[in-house]
Amino acid sequence: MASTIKDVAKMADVSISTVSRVINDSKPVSPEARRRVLHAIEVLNYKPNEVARSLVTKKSNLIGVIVEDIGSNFVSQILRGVEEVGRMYKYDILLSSSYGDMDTEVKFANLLAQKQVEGIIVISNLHNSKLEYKLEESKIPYVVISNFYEIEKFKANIDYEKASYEMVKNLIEKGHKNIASIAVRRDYDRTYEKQKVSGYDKAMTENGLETTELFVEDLNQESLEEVQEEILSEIKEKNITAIFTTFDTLAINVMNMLLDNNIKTPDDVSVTGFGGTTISEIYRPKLTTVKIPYYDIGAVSIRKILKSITDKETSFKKDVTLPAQIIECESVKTLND
Amino acid sequence: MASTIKDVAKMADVSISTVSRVINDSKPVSPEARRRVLHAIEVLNYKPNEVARSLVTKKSNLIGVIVEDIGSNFVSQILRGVEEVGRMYKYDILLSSSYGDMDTEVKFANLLAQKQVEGIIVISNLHNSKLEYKLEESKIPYVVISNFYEIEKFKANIDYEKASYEMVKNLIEKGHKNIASIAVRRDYDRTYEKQKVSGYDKAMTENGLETTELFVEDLNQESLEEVQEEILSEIKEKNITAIFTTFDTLAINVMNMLLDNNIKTPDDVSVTGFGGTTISEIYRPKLTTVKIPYYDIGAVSIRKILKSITDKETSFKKDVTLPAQIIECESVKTLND
DNA sequence: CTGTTAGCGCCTTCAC
DNA sequence: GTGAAGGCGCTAACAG
Repeated sequence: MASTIKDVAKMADVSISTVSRVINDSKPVSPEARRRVLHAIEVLNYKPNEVARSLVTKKSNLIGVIVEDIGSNFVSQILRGVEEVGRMYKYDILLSSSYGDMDTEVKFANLLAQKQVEGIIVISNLHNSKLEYKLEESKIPYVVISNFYEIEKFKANIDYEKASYEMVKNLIEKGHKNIASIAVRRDYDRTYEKQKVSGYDKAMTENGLETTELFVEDLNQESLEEVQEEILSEIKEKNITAIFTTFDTLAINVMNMLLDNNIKTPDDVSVTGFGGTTISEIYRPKLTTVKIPYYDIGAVSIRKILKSITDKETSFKKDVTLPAQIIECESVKTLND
Repeated sequence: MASTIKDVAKMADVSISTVSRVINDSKPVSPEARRRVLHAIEVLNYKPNEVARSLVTKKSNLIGVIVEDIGSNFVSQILRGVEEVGRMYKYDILLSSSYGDMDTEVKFANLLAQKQVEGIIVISNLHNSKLEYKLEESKIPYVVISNFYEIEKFKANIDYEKASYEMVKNLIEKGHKNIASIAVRRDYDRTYEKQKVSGYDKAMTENGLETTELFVEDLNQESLEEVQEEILSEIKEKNITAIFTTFDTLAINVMNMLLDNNIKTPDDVSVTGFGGTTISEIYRPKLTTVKIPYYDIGAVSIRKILKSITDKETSFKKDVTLPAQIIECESVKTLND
């Protein structure tokens, strides 16, 4: 059994109050008593029990995180930010992964509340209204990070339209005229996809260029295969020289598909991604992409929560727009016509 | 303020013991009393405070996980296993990331102990003996998952030598004769690298083939660049047709390097990886690799810990050898000579 | 079946 | 500067 404050008190021949005082440095203690206490702590290898402490102070120093899947790269990048900043303020991360199940998410929210977490961060694209309701009801400060802009009460994200606009403008400046976009159709109107395509549109029309908006139903490979023929024929017909895609993985899948059809990137067709996830750096050709500052999104989110905890006013919402960076790599060719 | 067991008791007009009994279903309660309690719980939206519960039961239902970096793919795969199995037994994950700092790891071990975690899983290649000492001293069941076989008190891993042997045999059966291996030199003698190369050796000598053992100092790209010339000249001189590498990322880097030197995979040289991480599926050509069952490693590790918790006997160690699977993909060519 | 009592380990008044 | 006492929210004997 680990030693308790009582053991220390006994050994140092003082009361437990005094021990508590030296541990927390809360009130003056005579040098002599402090010395004895410190010595006893050392000898007994005493470590205050955080559970007991939490019970009385009502501070768990825990932030609950509910993710859809720990596995995805961007999630771990966000987690990094959350973890590192949380750590700075002595907060620990209680992690739970829902694997895409809404009821599980709600269950976790309850569980986390019971564990007395002081804040909750949700990283999920499930658009779970029941979860939101629960969270709202629980009075625990929370932040949702997703692809759905409407679900994000507090927004710590980039300006998707602007970033897309810049990216497409960049392509145009490199001499591309016939540029297609490929976005995800699923929940298009409620996700940032809309903004991305809107940025593409803006850049194209602003330069008097014709838009070619293509869509895949979902982000997986099968969805791409479904529209493969359409994409290929559009490329031929309109003599497309560059494709603006709305996700890194989509870009990679597109490049793979093109390659399977003997169309090389960037020699034949340039391709851009969106996200700046690890894969964009490893794949060859290295992907020209928009780097979303996931770490910062996580960092800002937990900062917001910590602020809510100290200020006790969840209501005050002040969105944060993070800067996005365009990473120019090998997947885009400069046309010299 | 959230309602407590007292509030429920008052409202249901019973003692708190009775409330506790219905919550925990620990002892018989009259239907009438139960009904009233349940009703009060419903109305007050009462949720038992897990912190208070932990304090008295001495069960935190927490497993601490210390990782070197949440970001890496294999870590999240292991985490999946840990999380999902832990969840089945009502355990939550307390996550902390050390970002490669040994002292931080030790600090975390202390912190987790104070938070009364019932077990600790370390996923790190730091080979931190101070941490091990701390862990051993803490009497908390723990498991270390790393590339160092000597550090893994309890081993839940694949048979690296066998897997490598199979992979190289596979190459030989496909007609390759001049096969080189590229492994990581750093800490070679203490890591599984040794077993991997040993498996390669065995398969080669068994078939009367000459071995070509090449090394990079570390897993990063720079280390590869340092020995780039050596590798290239070996390929030419010995007419190497296949390369057995000991990590997926190493394989990818090698393929990229070869490509930069106009050597195509698999047409000119076949390349195999090791790990079966996500990247192996996304990269083109898709990587032929050894799939390490990371999820299972995580699952088995936490099972081991849970067992130690219930059985109270950490001493009994029984290693688990997981099956590895060879994933045959596009990066290997069958020679028809 | 049910209420009373005694803690779990710690912090925090409140007197001295 | 220090100790005694009360209590955080809950569980677990122990009587009844």
